[in-house]
Amino acid sequence: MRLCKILFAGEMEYVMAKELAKQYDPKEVEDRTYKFWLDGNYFHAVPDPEKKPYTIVIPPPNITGQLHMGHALDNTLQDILIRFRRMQGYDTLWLPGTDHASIATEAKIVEAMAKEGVTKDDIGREAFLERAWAWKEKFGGRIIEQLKKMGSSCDWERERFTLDEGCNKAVNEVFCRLYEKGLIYRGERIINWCPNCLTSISDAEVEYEDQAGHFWHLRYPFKDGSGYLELATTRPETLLGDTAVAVNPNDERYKDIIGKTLILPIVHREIPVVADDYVEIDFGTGVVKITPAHDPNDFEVGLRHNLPVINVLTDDAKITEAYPKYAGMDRYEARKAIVKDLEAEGALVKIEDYSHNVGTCYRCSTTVEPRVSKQWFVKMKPLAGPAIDAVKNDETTFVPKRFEKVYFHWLENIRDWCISRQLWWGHRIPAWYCADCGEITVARTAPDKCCKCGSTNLEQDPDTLDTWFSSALWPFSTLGWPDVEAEDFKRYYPTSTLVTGYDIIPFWVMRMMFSGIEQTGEVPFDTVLIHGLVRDEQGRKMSKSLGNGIDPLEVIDQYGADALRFTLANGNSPGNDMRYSDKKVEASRNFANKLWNAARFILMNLDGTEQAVLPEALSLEDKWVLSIYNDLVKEVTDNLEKFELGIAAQKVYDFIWDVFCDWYIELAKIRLQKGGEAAQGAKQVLIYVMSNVLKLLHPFMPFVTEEIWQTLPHSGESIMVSAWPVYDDALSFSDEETQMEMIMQAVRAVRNRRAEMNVPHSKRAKIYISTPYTATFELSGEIMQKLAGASEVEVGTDIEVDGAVCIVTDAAKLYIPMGDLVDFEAERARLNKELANAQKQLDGVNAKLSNENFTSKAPAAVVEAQREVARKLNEKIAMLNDSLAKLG
RNA sequence: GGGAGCAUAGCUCAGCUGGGAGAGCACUUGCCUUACAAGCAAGGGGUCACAGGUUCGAGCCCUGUUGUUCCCACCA
Repeated sequence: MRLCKILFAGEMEYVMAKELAKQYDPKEVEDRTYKFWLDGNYFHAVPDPEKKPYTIVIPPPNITGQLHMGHALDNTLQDILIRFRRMQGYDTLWLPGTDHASIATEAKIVEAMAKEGVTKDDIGREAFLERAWAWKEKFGGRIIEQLKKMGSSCDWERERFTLDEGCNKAVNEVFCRLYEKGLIYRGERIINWCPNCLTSISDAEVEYEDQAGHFWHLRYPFKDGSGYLELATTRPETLLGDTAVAVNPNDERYKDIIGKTLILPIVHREIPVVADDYVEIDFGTGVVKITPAHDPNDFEVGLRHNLPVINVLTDDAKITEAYPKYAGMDRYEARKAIVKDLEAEGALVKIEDYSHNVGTCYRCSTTVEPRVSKQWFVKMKPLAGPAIDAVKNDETTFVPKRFEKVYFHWLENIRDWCISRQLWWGHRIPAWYCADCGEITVARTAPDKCCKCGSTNLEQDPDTLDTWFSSALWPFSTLGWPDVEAEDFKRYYPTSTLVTGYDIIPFWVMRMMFSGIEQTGEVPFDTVLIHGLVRDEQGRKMSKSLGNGIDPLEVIDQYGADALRFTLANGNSPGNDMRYSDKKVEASRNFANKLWNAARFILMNLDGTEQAVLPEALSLEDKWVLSIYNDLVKEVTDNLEKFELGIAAQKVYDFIWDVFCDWYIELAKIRLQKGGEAAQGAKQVLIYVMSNVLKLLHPFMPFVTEEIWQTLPHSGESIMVSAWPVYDDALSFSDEETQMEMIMQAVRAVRNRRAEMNVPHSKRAKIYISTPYTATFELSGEIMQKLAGASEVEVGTDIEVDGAVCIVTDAAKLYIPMGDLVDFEAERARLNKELANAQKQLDGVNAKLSNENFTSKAPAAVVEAQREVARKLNEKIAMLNDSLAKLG
């Protein structure tokens, strides 16, 4: 059910709002509203030199599946920032897109093909890529639909894909530039190999996990028959590739055997004993077998000692043909067989249990195999330096700041980046090999001949690039780069804010930083807003294997997109993880409903002639609510500018519920029931405050705010392109705030007493108010009647009423004559308790005030505030004593 | 081994330049008071992990301790 728009003069259709549903129905509103925004083209950025640009590029979701809660959080935060800045008058661009996610997508497709009984090799590269593009169409499209369901105000005309033509052009350009500068090279190195995905992966893509394993103690005999050397290994099968045994040069035990020759068990190959600092004297036997082909440290040792590299494993981690006895066995089968043979040969000393960290593939969790292989690398040291400096110099700032440490740590300890992947789905490496002379030609577009010998017999490198290579260029490849004259690039680069999770800093943020600086000479963004993970109700990470993931679309279906968005933004502080729970979304849903009903109430009282302007004469409560609203504008704006989105959301929530609904609307009813001019004033203030506070809430809850805003008197097409409210000195009424607070305190005190005495709401009683602030309380009559159950109110400076309930506030003494209900003993006890309480407080304040250190060193305003508290407490104590005396 | 986060009401969490201890949910009591029971009013409930320190004043700053989570590195 939608709120019916009130049509203005001359238009006939007017539907009483009170006939409308009591509950807000997001389903009826959201799709219609999103379409309205699209039709209005409000998301589309048109470069406007009159405005300052504000740009966000979306962290492109992988096309592997669908959006999860993490995406929902990430995109909610981005949309809040974008909508806020758009309303503030910035030329805003939120550029959307998706990521081809090379290894992850390829794995999914291979998996799907396996179900059909087809392999990559069966269908070939071209047919495989056809399938991949079809996949992209299907799942990429689905992700875009999900982003729209969230209410994301992305510029869809600028949607991009990390594997589209423009991105490919940028990738080739960057590859060539780095190659020409000597920062990309091809070399034989030890890399992490996934035997399941059959590709190399970078260091960042390896996840370590603790696994229970064993320590096999072995003994290698000396060639000269002078005994054995004992060592231990966790991977006996790699023994086939041992080319040395190492000890520490300072190890007294082994000084004499350095340079001697050992016979490798089983294989019976001669290998030397070498000395290397890498060996820890105190660990194990202080002897390490060296397998350069299958361990990164051993590889380094091998380089230092010129050891041969013997690869004993195939691509899929089986023993090679070079060892017929074990050939074709996988790593673990071979391990068993070799251990058995070692035992038979008398080379096995003992087996110990041992738990150690094992590297696994971050996509398929297969244990990775360190492996020597010819790959392409980016030389990182020269690129890392400027990226570190840029953050040290605050050219780019992280929010919260502490994540800069993570960033520095990665860059300072960085090793060369292995960028080639033995995959088909991705950017093909722009390198061609000459079949005649072997020269490599690296070029932006396919060359017709070898750059060295001129031969046309060229073949392109079959490999593709790490998916993050293209992601690293995203902030500028999407804006037209390498054409530096492209309008979007000139206008929107560098971008303003990057919003992403802390888990992605090493993969992406860091690489965008050094790529942006290297390629464009500028940092790619001003601020990096880091958020945490969305966990499940028990605080566990949401994951497929646990089956505890929650689909944002289902939540939206049940509670509405606004409720989900508000939940994710409210009370969430940057960088901290949060737990998802239905209860929280329900509370947000209730908030949307509260707002809806406040709107229904206002509409119910309008006749279509009202203007969205403030009346000339403002009542006490008008000034009070406007003054608080005005402060709210300042604070919320300030919070949003400082990326304190959770605090901003909380403040708007509190204002709407506690100030506007619970008090102002109730107070406005007094005048609305009177009708006439008084009612008119109330209506205008209701409209004014409501429509402006809707704007403050709009970035968080775009749908319901638009729906309501449209029904209220307004100018402009849509709340999302209306002007963000600004603080206005003319709306600051501190005296009225103080006066209202006095009255509200009295109302609460009366309600409290009535509740304690179980006085039903319908039972009314006269209230006598004795107070020095008569002018203020003269204004409170109708309020006390409406909100405190007063039949009538009498105000004076020195009223005394016998046989009545007495209530003392900071500003007044109130008497309610309800003789039959009053228990004088209880009254006395209660007053004494309050007196003791007030006295205790006063003692505390006085102690402070008599401390000269406090009065001389604390700021004057703080001291003055304490004096004011003391004064009020003194007044209250006097009134309480007075009342007690009266009770006798 | 190095680094970081967290520890505040029964639960989930805010509290960002040091001066009031807070919210939602849950709980108790009373209300269908004609915008909203997805609601209204009132209420109970906390040694802000522990120990020191700085300060007139500490949930907040400093040091240490304990518990917990995470990241990185890694000894074969």
